[in-house]
Amino acid sequence: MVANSASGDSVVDRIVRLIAAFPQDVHTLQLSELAERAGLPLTTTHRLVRQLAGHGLLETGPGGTVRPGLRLWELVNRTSPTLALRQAAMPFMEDIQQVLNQNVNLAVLDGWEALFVERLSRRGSVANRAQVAGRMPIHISSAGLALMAHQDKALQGQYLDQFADPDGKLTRDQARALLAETARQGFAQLKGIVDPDTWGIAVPVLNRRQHAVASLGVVVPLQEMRLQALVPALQTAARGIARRLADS
Amino acid sequence: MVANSASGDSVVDRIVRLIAAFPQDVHTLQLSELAERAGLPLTTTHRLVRQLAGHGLLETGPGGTVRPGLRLWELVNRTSPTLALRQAAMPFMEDIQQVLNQNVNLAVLDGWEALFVERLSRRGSVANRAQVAGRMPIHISSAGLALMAHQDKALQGQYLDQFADPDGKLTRDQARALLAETARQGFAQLKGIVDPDTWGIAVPVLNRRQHAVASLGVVVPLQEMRLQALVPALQTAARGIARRLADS
DNA sequence: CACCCCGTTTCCGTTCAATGGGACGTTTCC
DNA sequence: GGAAACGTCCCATTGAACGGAAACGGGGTG
Repeated sequence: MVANSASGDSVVDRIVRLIAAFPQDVHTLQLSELAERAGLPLTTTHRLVRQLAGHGLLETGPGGTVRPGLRLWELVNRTSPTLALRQAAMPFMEDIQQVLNQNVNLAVLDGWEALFVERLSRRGSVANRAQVAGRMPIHISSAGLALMAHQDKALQGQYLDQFADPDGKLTRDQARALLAETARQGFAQLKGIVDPDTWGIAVPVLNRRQHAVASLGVVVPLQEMRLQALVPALQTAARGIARRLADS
Repeated sequence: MVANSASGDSVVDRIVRLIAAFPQDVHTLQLSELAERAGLPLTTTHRLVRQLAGHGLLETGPGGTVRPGLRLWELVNRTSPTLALRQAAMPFMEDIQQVLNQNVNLAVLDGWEALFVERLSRRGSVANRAQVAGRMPIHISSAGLALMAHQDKALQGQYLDQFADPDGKLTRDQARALLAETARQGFAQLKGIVDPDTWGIAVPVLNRRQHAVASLGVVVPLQEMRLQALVPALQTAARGIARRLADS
């Protein structure tokens, strides 16, 4: 009846809602469930899914099951802005991981969160909350701190202005102090914040203008003893990554 | 004038054309160039880009520059069908890479091509044509052969029926024989085909029904001497990956 | 400085592709 | 065997998408 888009959203909006409706851990969704999650009428969902599946962006299985398609992954990953970063960082991340035998992660800043681009984890290493393509708020991740501490003053100002303590744990002034301390030291550390038994340490990957384009971090157990050597190792690797980025 | 879609393609088609228009190596495109590549009128391109940028799927810079957005990468990579595979395979790939100090790659079958999901390369290792999110035809990649040699007979039949020699190098019967040989041996090898100086070797990652869900491969120089040990090492790793996939 | 050129952005009347309620076929569960 | 849930198809309605035209802006040239 209501012709084009009763609810005032465009086709683009709907498509985005559709692919965003997939939760991170689930690989397959029922059509009706997808419709509900995306907040779209079943019929509309059905039509859009069929169209998207025609391009391989989604794949449909028997019984109305839907899952993200390989072609979508391909299209996005071959042109992604993170690809060059990942390529440059990978060898260094592996080196770090070999030496420490613990989790290594690579993140970029997006909005007021750290977006994790890559993670190397090892059997036997401590738990790591950072998932690939996962996010963490700036102030409860060492990656986030390392990233924000090396940004424009203007951006930091905007961030602190809108800063609202999620659990009331941190006041705005404490947040500001934490950033300043991180910038002064040249690395970020969070002891037992993300996870009570782990210690997160991250350093910025700086560009020519000394702004962080990424962060390189590790998650180690609280009793890790090699802290003195750890930060220099990370910083060396971060400089290596920066150099490779500048070359390309 | 011509209202909705003069050329008979839907909005979905256009969006796909838009994100597919980005070449793999270029990160930023001019709006007009994007329009031309996508085969869309400039005005339409502009409107769609603005909408997509509103969701963060694309990002616009000053002067009408457009690049893929972080949010797109995030959405796709957190739900991608390859994520579980990648997570399961990564540790084994690193092991192989450490031991051989050469390129390691992971691929899946999509259509009549091998789609490379992950690649670990090392400074000093030989050239490797396989890019992450890149494709290679089945018969000129060891990964492709390993994948197709362990599929349903029906699928293999369809593949061989439509098989057309790209350069006339390979007849259909030769292609069939190559697949059979690969299946018999349990691994695929191509000597100097992809690149005159390199040797590609790949083994299938098999599921419970003995079908290949992925392939694990290496690219080594022609003079590599450890071939005897190489295939068993790959096969062991492939079994390890299969076990981890089955567990989750 | 005035001019031009080329790409981006906005405007707006036309129109057809997108829409979604309804109905039907199929499977699953009680 | 009946009912509930789900996927699929149909189709009249209509406003969102379309794109030509024109305005805007900025960078280079005579």
